[in-house]
Amino acid sequence: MQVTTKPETPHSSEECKHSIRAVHDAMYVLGGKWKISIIACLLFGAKRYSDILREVEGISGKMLSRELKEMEVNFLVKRTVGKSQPVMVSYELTEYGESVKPVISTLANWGHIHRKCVTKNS
Amino acid sequence: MQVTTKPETPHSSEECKHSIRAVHDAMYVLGGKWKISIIACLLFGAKRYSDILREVEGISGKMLSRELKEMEVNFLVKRTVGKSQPVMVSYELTEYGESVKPVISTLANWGHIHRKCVTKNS
DNA sequence: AGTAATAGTAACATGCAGGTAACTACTAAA
DNA sequence: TTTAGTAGTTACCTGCATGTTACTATTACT
Repeated sequence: MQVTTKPETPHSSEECKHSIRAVHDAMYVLGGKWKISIIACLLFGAKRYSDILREVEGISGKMLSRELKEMEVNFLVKRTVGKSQPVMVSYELTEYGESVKPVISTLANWGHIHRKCVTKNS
Repeated sequence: MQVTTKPETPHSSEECKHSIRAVHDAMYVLGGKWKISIIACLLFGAKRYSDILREVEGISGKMLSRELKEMEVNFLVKRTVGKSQPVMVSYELTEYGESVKPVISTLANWGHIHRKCVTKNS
């Protein structure tokens, strides 16, 4: 038996682990360097491969197609191939993908505030 | 000049990049495999090193001290050394660290729903 | 004196996330 | 027929983010 200084109800510890697990689950799907940025980008509407490539600065073609494919498997994104001309593939969020929106906007909001804090103290 | 199928106002593209930048800023501070879990854990109150080690399952001692140190530098976490007995160091979120709470809970919430979706379809 | 617990640090090892560059396949325009 | 623009894929390579293990220092208990 362990005794900690601050006994802490087993209840709160369970709650804590539960919450950590949920966060972990989310990060399992949304993790990686680019997925969240891609979703953020697609929240502004359906985009083509090259559009995303241009808007998500720094991402390489390989990573973009890789992440998109993963997100398609997870039903976050839908891929549509337009009837040729010069091919045209467009990507859009599924309804499920849209459900990530609150996560993104909370995160973006915090990031925004954080940037202000940092630049203020420099 | 590029012509895209869906012309998309430059306005929305700017907005999009702006939002991506904010998300990126946030992930710069909260990124890494463990920080979000640690914060989630500390949202339930101040904890000692070994408590966190136990509650954030899978984390190694090295990573824990490393991530905690980084978060201290970023003013997300406060470290307090108790006057000995067997030493006792406790960590708690700063007010600034608490401001991440909405992010965590939105994420946890989504993770929770996601888990339900996955287990349902299996 | 020896053991255990706390909170770490240091040295070493490694896998995989991610980058780069070259290549394909299709179409259209010059 | 050569160039350019789409949307990728493939092979190769590298570094860093982590993991593992062993070690320290302090105090308390037996």
